[in-house]
Amino acid sequence: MARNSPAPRSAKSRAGIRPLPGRARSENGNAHSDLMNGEIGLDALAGHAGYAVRRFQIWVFQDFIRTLGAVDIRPTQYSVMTVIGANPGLSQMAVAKRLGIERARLVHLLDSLEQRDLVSRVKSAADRRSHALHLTARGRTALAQFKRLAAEHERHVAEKLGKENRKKLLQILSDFT
Amino acid sequence: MARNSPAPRSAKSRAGIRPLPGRARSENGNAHSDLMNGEIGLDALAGHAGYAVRRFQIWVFQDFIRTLGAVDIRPTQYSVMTVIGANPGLSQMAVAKRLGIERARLVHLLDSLEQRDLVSRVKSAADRRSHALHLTARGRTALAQFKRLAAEHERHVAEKLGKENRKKLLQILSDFT
DNA sequence: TATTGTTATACTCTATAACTATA
DNA sequence: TATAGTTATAGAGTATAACAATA
Repeated sequence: MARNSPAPRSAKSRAGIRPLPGRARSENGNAHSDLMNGEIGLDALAGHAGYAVRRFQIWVFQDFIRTLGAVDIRPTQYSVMTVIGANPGLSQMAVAKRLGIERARLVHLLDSLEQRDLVSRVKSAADRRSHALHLTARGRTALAQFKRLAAEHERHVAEKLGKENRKKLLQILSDFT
Repeated sequence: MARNSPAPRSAKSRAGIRPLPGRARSENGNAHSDLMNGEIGLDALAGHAGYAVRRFQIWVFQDFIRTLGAVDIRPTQYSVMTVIGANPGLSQMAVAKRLGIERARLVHLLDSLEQRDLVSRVKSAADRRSHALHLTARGRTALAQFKRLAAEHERHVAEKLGKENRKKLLQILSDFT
């Protein structure tokens, strides 16, 4: 892809990815075109969990994409492979429902994973409408590597939030997984 | 709460918005096409803050869209109007940077808000390249209503997470706003 | 030369609808 | 009839590039 940092991985070389604004603005000396005082208030937005969560999620996904850029795997692809790896033989509907992905979209996700020989669709004998999903041999090897990189990404999250905060966050959101 | 608590008001009978799966599966008795035991493990996904955050963010945004459905305002539109309302005269670049929105995308967002007579672009005298953004009179009135509905949405979030958890979440993510 | 707003393109993601082949 | 997988479409949202007016 070249776009999203083939990067030496750690580095955080922010390839094409914009750093979060707001905080960053105070680093350079310009405040003329913004406001006289240089700070733009969020008003009611500051009290909305959804706003903070959206901004955080963008940061996390960008770090994930960057950290797994060398293997060209995005968060959704990783989640699909992980669930199939842990539950071989699942149908597409089962995976879609479990991960909250539209079944129509899962079709394309699987097309691309299948083309890369990471996942295979096996005609189910029991119900010939459905496909049993499995990782290929190559997929299993690849997933192991993806998991190592994803663990590295997770360390970035822990660095950013603090170990205890990350733990607390996972606990607070445990109902949504 | 009936799953996603669309709440009494707004009607907005979940217009097409799927309830979160996963938890829901155990309510109906079918587990044949999933797995024998009926539970699909997340494996490594369970340890990723990004996964939980993504699922949560989807829930929050769906509730926001539902709760403000009667006034047809989406989260990004609300964030733009709120920031302009609290900082009248900002340029498009300033708003885009503050909220992490691409300036190219903000153009279209403002087009639609301007067509609805909620926001106006005023040629800046100081720098004639830029526009000073303001709410219209109608926009100010409307924003007050949007804020009341958004506060109601935020109460849904508090119900879902628990008051203390919501507070802790906002605190943990305060760096990202 | 650099920046603001704009237009355009492309790709991801979400939300639907409809089709097919099975059940 | 209903369901699993598929195809198609439309609208957000993200990421870029390029252009005109202005600095």
